[in-house]
Amino acid sequence: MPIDKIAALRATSLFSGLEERVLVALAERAIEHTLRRGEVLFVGGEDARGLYVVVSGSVRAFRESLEGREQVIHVERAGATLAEVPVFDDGAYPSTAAAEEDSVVLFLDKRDVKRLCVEHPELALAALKLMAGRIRRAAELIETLSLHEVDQRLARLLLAEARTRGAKDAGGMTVELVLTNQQLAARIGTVREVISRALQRLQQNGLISIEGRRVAIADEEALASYAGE
Amino acid sequence: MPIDKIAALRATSLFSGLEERVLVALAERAIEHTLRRGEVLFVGGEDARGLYVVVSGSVRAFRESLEGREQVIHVERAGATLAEVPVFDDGAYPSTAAAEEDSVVLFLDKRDVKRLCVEHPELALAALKLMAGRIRRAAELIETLSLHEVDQRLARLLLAEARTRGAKDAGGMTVELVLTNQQLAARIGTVREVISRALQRLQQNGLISIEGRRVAIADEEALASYAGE
DNA sequence: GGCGGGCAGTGACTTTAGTCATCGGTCAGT
DNA sequence: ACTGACCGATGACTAAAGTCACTGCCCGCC
Repeated sequence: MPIDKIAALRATSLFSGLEERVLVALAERAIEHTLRRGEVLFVGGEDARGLYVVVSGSVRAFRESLEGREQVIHVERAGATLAEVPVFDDGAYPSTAAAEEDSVVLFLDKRDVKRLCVEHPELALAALKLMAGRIRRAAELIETLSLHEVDQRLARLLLAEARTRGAKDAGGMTVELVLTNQQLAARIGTVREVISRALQRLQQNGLISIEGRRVAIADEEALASYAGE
Repeated sequence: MPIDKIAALRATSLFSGLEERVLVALAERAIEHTLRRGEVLFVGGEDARGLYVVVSGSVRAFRESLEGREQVIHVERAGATLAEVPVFDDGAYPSTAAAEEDSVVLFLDKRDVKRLCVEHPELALAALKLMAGRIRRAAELIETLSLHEVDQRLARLLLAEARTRGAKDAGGMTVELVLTNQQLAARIGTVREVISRALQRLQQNGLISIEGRRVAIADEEALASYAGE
């Protein structure tokens, strides 16, 4: 089943402001890629020819150490774009990207995108806004890695997960952790075992309670304050 | 002595592409501020009304922990701009900024800058390029904080300093450290004492040699390889 | 129904980073 | 010339994070 490229582009915050006509032309030049879970989309340092739109699934951008440890920079899901940076500075891909789950993406040539930015100021502004957001989140991550301990970093991540994916009930919030400890670790800059223990400690401190992969946050305020928010 | 605002704007990568006429109009609306070393320009979270151009001196953007520890996000010197992010997403200042030395800056209202971006696509592209660079450097910092140890991080910083400010002579490179251990620590996410010891260790490992605040790098390759570059 | 792979949990240990206290030096201001 | 502030070095210690090795569980697949 071929995907609706026009609809996919319209669903992004980057391209949604373009007129139909332009969107159609762009969609015609978009190349579809299907990715299996874990498949690598591009490797950091590799020559970048364009950006990607995530149509379905999710893709993580990360850096890897020689020992194989990963640090996730950001994760993009359906409706987001990936690798805008090299479109505007003509450099290589800044990070490696791989599918977190089976995903479909569209590739757009950077020359096309750049040209459209000149012709359509509203696209340039959308791109600026998008990149501004990336810088903010990057600054957050830098702060958290540098100034907070693992338990606090994990608390922040749990809060973020609960707020986006969680359910609010009588006794607070609940989230089903879709991420493995390994994945949690790669997001907050630590390793599997430390996550396991940090989760225990948060529970012992009465900040969360865990049942299987279900995390309950009785007092959001308390957890947020512990996390230093 | 009043500064030449037009020349200051023209010296930035952001505004240098604008025609004289536009530059003059922008300069007329620019507000000059003089900062003493250590003086705070704005505080993270504070409502942002515009961006700043560094005319002379240098300004650091950083985050601070409750215990008073600092993490520098980036440092901007003459010819650079600061706080472009809130211009494009209308949010608060993402970090706190303070003068590293006595400095002069120009303030520009974000509405003016945003309007100019719409009217002058070349300015929008310059802004996109600038922000792309910020994202790259942020990703580097995230990687280094998360995946490398203090000694390696310090090695990277020393290399960067030597490459920008250092001198190349027969036996390799030499830099005079203008930064205190405290400042070095704030850049690589650690504390004063650890820097002192890390410098010793690098010297013991034969990667650098220190005399006072003068650091000599005999073998740049070796240091870079140790740093994981 | 058994097998293998991926995942979580944990004990024991090592290494790295951070803290605290102290000392000595330099330099600007009185 | 004296004083106080800032800076670097360092010893002694604590705490945090990471490593290694092993266990048990669940689930999908032959």
